[in-house]
Amino acid sequence: MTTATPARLTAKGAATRARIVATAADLVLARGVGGTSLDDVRAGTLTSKSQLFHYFPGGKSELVLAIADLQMERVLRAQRPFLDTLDTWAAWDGWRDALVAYYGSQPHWGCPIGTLVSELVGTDPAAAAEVVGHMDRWRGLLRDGLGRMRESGLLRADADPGRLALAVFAAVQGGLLLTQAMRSIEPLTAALDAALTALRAAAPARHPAVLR
Amino acid sequence: MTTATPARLTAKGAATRARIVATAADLVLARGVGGTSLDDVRAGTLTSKSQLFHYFPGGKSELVLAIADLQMERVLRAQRPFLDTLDTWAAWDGWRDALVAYYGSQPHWGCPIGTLVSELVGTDPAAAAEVVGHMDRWRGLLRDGLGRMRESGLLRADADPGRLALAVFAAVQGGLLLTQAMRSIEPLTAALDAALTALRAAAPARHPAVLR
DNA sequence: CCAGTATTGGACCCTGCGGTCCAGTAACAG
DNA sequence: CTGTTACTGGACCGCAGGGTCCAATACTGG
Repeated sequence: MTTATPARLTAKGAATRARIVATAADLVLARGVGGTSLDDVRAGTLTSKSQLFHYFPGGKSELVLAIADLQMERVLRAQRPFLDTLDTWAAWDGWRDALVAYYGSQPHWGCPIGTLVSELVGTDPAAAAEVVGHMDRWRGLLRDGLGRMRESGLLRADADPGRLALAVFAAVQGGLLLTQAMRSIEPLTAALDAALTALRAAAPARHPAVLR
Repeated sequence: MTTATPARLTAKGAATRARIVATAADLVLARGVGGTSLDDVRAGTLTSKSQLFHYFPGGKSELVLAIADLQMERVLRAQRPFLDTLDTWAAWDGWRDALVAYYGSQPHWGCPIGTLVSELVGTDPAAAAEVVGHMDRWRGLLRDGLGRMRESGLLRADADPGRLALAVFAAVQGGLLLTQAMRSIEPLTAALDAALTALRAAAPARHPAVLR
């Protein structure tokens, strides 16, 4: 549903399309959807208006959706391989570091995914719903890891993986929001460390050694 | 700097101005800055274009700033009296409940303050900076409470109030972001509970009783 | 009552921007 | 070689929306 552009694409066309999405992503991620005009995109990609609508017949909405897809792919990739195997505390630590390393290396501070959704909610609810779906996928991976940890005894039986994942995910999003606002990576690291501390508090007592 | 409207206001004028801000706040908080036109505000307040610019010579920017001021005042008020006396665990619990109660009772899900800043960052950096200043004030109150708790021994001497406050604040903002996206209060409660769990992990060991 | 100022209403302007159209060019299939 | 389809350039359109102006009306202080 996200790539229903023209029926057939030649190699050249695909390249142009990719170039548009990549450049547009940089612009939108830095300046927001409302702060980026199609003319900006046109200028940044050395293309013409007709090409934009050739590759994205749905107009700006479709382009924004493609950007969201791309960005989500990037973010998930940056968290691998840890993201799929959050079964141990070591994996969570690695995941934390990967996330910090990724966002610390980004030119534009902050998390355009969370930012994007908050902007779209009041503007383009359909697109917002799609992006929320992506975020649910992300959050689901955290929850799955926590579920497996409960199975294996690394979390207490009364721990609620869904709720814990929600809290960790909120910490990530909030940390990124503040990272963007304050132009510093520290909010993200502080939020992540606190979230992981909270996770460890859901580990069984009597076995502090297992926390490392 | 935030209320440099006309020099003198009659009672009637002040009332009109207040009505404009209040109604505009509802619109902007629900639909975002970009999703709210001055014409929407005009229609919603039964006023005219000239009145908008009479009371907010700076145009939309100034209006948005006034809205941010109002909303920040509301949010801070909802957290009192706990917010100023976060010296005990009981106060933190009360604070948490007050926050949940406030946002749970709002018609529009989510936290327009964090949302606002993320939208403004790419559109109106000056306004964004002002709102960030407000958020710093808020965060500062959390930090101050934690500082006093460290003084009084409720937190370990090696705890970092600034960093902990940052983490809690990030949890609040992230929880609210997800609350808006998912149309549920649960992300906020989960994030807050985890944040408070992390705080308690910074309490001195050997005295678990003091946690209650 | 009178000047002066605050408060309104609403017509108007103009830029920016999303979106359309068409005509010209390149590339592929047969 | 030729028809067809993808690709590209750019002029153009319509309108939404921020912002200006002016003239009419209320209100205030003296």
